[in-house]
Amino acid sequence: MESNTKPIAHNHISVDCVVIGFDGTQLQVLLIKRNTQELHDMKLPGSLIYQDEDLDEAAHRTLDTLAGVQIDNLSQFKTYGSHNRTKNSLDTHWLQQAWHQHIERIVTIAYFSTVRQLPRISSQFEATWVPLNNIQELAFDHNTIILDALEHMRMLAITTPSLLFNMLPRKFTILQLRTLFSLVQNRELDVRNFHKKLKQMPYVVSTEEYQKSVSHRAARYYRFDRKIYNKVYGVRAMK
Amino acid sequence: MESNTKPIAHNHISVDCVVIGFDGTQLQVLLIKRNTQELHDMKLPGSLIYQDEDLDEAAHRTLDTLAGVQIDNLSQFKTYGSHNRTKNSLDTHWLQQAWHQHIERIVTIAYFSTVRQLPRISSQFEATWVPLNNIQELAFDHNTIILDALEHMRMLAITTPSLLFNMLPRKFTILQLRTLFSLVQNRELDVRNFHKKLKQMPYVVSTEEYQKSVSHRAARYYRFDRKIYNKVYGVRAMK
DNA sequence: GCAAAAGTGTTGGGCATACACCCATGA
DNA sequence: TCATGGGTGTATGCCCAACACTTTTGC
Repeated sequence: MESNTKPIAHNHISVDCVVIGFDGTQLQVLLIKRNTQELHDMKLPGSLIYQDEDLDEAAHRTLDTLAGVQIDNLSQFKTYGSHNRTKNSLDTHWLQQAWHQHIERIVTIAYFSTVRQLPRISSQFEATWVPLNNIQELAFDHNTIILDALEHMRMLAITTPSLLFNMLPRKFTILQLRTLFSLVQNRELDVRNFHKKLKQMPYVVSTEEYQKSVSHRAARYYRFDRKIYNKVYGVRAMK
Repeated sequence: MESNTKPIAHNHISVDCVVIGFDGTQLQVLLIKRNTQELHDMKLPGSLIYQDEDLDEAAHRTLDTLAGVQIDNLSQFKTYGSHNRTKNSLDTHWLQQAWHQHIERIVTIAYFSTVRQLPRISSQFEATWVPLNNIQELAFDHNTIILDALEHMRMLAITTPSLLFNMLPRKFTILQLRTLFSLVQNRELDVRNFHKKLKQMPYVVSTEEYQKSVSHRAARYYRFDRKIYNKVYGVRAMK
């Protein structure tokens, strides 16, 4: 039986959200500016959880209140609970200011989501998009969390390709699609082989629209057909 | 900035461990008997975490103190934090008895590990091995956690095949190996194709030993060569 | 005309699948 | 002699990777 005498930890629990968007050229991540007298850096959107709030709810609330974005495909991917992840004195000081209480360890459940393109963030928020290859040192262990999230994304893209199509505009060119695949898989993709692969995706359908006013041959626009996709992948992957 | 006025949750944090072993025929999971006046069921080995204890440490401690097993490849795979996962009155009553305090929500980080064969559990513990296809209704949401763990195991076996070899005796027959693969992948495997696949695994090396006193042609014993494996898979997968 | 991206087929190798028969051993 | 599992080869289709040239458009 699990009785014991050692002090049980009454730790705080938070959620942190890694939201990734694609601007047509690069992947970008949503970050929050942390501006105090001592601090001028950034962090992932996150929050302690409230009583009687489920983890998923907390993650949604966090993104809504810190950046004004509503997300429908948030899912947790890893939990960080090392008791020295909140040992940096700048971080602990900031925590006290923000939450008006002394906070020791925080166990945080990291959430991941993608968004279509880069939703505009109202200037009332301290949130901003930052290109992935342009991220400075972040608060806590948030750099690590982002790296883990990208690895998670690679896996997710294999099992659930719709993830990637949901990051593109409704009408997209094959170059955009290939750039996105290439970024996520982190490797070069052969142009012709990519076209072949597309032909095997019945849910990528061509439109009759073409680019306009580009200084080269205009590319055809394609779209993602969710109905066909769901038939192919079954109901299990409705997102 | 993330200040707020709502009540912050001071929830409890626990770890629960899904440990899977292979007896040569079936997969089995390590469970703890829960015997009180009202309760005669089982649960996963788990514990609230102590102050200044890392999550991974807590998981190791839990298995050590509840079952006397030391594990070297424990890793978290999912966190469960719904605030009604501890709403069953039998469960809450049991929690009070075990921990001598009123405990509301518990956020639990679920850990997964495999072990070689089925380590014997000393009778001083309330722990026991239970075949996977023989599991009754467990405490809390532990049935769900086990199902998720098995799915996790399937994935892990793809990226890290050593996982499976570390579940077998040092010397094993191909039938044992195939049975294990088949259980984990949850499908039938063709005998001849399986032999072919083995030939492509340089780290499975044949010995000159054969079964004895079996009422059929004696099978050759094979062993797993970790050095060769590490050369093939690189240093990243030393487990 | 030139820069820049669009678009288009063929080939070879590797990997997974399907499938059937003889061998060795103990009871 | 029978029951039980051990052990072996071939043929097919699919997927992936490698690889180069012509087309369209704006400047």
